[in-house]
Amino acid sequence: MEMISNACLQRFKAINDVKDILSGKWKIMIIASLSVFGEKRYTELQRIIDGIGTKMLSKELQELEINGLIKRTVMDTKPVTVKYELTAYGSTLKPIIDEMASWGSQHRVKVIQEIAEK
Amino acid sequence: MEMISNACLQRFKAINDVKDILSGKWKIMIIASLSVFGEKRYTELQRIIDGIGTKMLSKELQELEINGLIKRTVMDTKPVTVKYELTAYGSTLKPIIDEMASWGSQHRVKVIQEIAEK
DNA sequence: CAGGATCCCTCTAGATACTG
DNA sequence: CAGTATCTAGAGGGATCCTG
Repeated sequence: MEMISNACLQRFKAINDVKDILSGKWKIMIIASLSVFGEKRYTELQRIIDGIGTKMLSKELQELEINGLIKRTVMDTKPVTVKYELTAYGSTLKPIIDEMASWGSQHRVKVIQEIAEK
Repeated sequence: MEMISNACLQRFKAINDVKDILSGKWKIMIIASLSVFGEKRYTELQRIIDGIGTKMLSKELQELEINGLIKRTVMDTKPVTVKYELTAYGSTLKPIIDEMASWGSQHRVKVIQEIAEK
């Protein structure tokens, strides 16, 4: 039986927490969008995030709100408008998003180079 | 029509690349495990990663190998043993994993505190 | 405008059994 | 030991229509 240290198990659990909180097809994009654009309304998000439908947008926004990552504000307008923004806590995800953006862009460069070499 | 800068679109694509490469229920755990333990054999990984079955372990290992993140080596033993390890390229994912582990463990502290306050 | 409700379908992942 | 093959359930997600 392999001995796995408690610190290691905690680390794995922590990583899985992040995975669960950012689960779903669109959550990372929603956070990345709000991170770049600041507060946005529902329809604006739908326009920014290419391909997302109303059902998924609503669902994932709600899940993010439940986890305290975004704040939903109903504006006093007619008709009603709703704005979404990252909470301070949601903003703490930026380092993760930034690392992903950084790695991903370098990866794109690498893939393009490999294709070019053929 | 909302104008989204090209840099922003590239950023979004890069983030989605990472999401796709790390897609699936177990990939992050596999990488995190190999990152902590170094090279490991198939059965060892299955023991370390709680709950994973042979089908998913094989499948996700293959996908990681295709993307150049891990290296698979068949050892000259009887019966055959196979070791897996991160490639140098796979190791470049560590900053992302580390950020996730860091955020996740702080998140766990926060959640526990919130429960305690009730 | 900002969603909710419904229907439908694909794809993921688990269980189990088997093999070189 | 290190997988493959097969079957299956169910979640995740899309399209469409509807509403305060």
